[in-house]
Amino acid sequence: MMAALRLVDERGLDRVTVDEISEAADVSPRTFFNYFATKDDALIGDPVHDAASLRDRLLALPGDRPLVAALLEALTPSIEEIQAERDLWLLRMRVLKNNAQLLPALVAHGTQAEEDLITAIAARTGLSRDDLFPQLAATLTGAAIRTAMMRWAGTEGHSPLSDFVREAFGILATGLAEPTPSHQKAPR
Amino acid sequence: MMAALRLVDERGLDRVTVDEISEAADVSPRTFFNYFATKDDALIGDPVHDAASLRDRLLALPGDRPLVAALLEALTPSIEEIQAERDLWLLRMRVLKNNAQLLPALVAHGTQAEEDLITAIAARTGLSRDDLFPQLAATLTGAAIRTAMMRWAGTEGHSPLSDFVREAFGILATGLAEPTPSHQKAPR
DNA sequence: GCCGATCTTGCAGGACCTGCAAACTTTTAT
DNA sequence: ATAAAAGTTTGCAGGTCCTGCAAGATCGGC
Repeated sequence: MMAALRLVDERGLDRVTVDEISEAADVSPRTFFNYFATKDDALIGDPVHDAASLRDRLLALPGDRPLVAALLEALTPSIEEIQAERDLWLLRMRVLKNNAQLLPALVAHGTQAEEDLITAIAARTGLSRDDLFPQLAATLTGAAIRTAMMRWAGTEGHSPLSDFVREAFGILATGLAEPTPSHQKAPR
Repeated sequence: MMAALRLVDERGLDRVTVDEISEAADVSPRTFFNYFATKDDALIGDPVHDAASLRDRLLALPGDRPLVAALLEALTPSIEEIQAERDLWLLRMRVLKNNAQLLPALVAHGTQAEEDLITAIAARTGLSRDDLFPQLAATLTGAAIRTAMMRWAGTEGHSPLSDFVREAFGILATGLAEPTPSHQKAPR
């Protein structure tokens, strides 16, 4: 809800009530809660749509591709979608950064998406859903994306989001090896 | 607050009110909120204490040790502390698993700890706090720990938590390379 | 026993969120 | 065109969470 984002951006999360948001959006407060389960949800958007399609895309890719490469490729459409709504997302990220109380809600939504990811990764790797690897991989992927988006937003979207995601996945792929300050990848 | 955990374990988070918890703990509801900022906080505990000391321990370790090894070593006391209060933590994790609504709150607290971690990792690696690596490394570390604890709790604490953490950090160190089902490390 | 500091409590009240049923709008069928 | 059906929006009542404030209780030292 655009109205909500703008209000909260201006005044901060706890200086804005649901009543005010509703009024700005020309609906009753009761209708607000028909659309959003919580006040926070109005600011975070709807990642569920992304979650399912991400899973499908990942499963559609040839199985011999390295996992990280496959993840990156499966993510591309979602990333482009975000890039296409750049201003909305920059606003959203700014609101998130300025209202740390929202972070939990953001993670909650991400967790939903990660559940699907676990299944997909398990299928790809032939491991069980209960194994460590799929669970950890999904969690780390989510964490990497979140970090990338935070950094992207920090630059006001000057360079494309995909660059940040690619960089993060690079580290993810090679492991937390110590980078040199000029951080070339995996000198060997 | 032990009373809170037990009640919520029995009935579920939204079948227990703050009033009931307060009564079980023999304090007034108002006093409850003097101790815990929110109802959720009473269930999650106080990770802040851990956060600062983790940072200190990490900085005290010799700088030439690989990052992941250093992290693991710095974490050991915290892990032992959890292991020592095994029953409390297993109860807590069970409550978390059965009340997914709490997961966000858990992560929020972790985020606080991760802030400190970013600084420590940046100092260790000689990178800036604003670089990708420290931010990502801290986030991934948090995610790995959380995943390890979830899995540990899933086994009813049968094997020690440190095993799970070590395993997760192993993957973290070598990167998300595809493991074989018997997951030897990085066959090359 | 008195005094200051800390801890606990009650009260009033705002904000979030829900279930329910009434009003309204839109679509479909006749 | 009318009526029925289906879907949306709304108001209302009410429960719960959480906060600020000021009054009371408790505890320590002197």
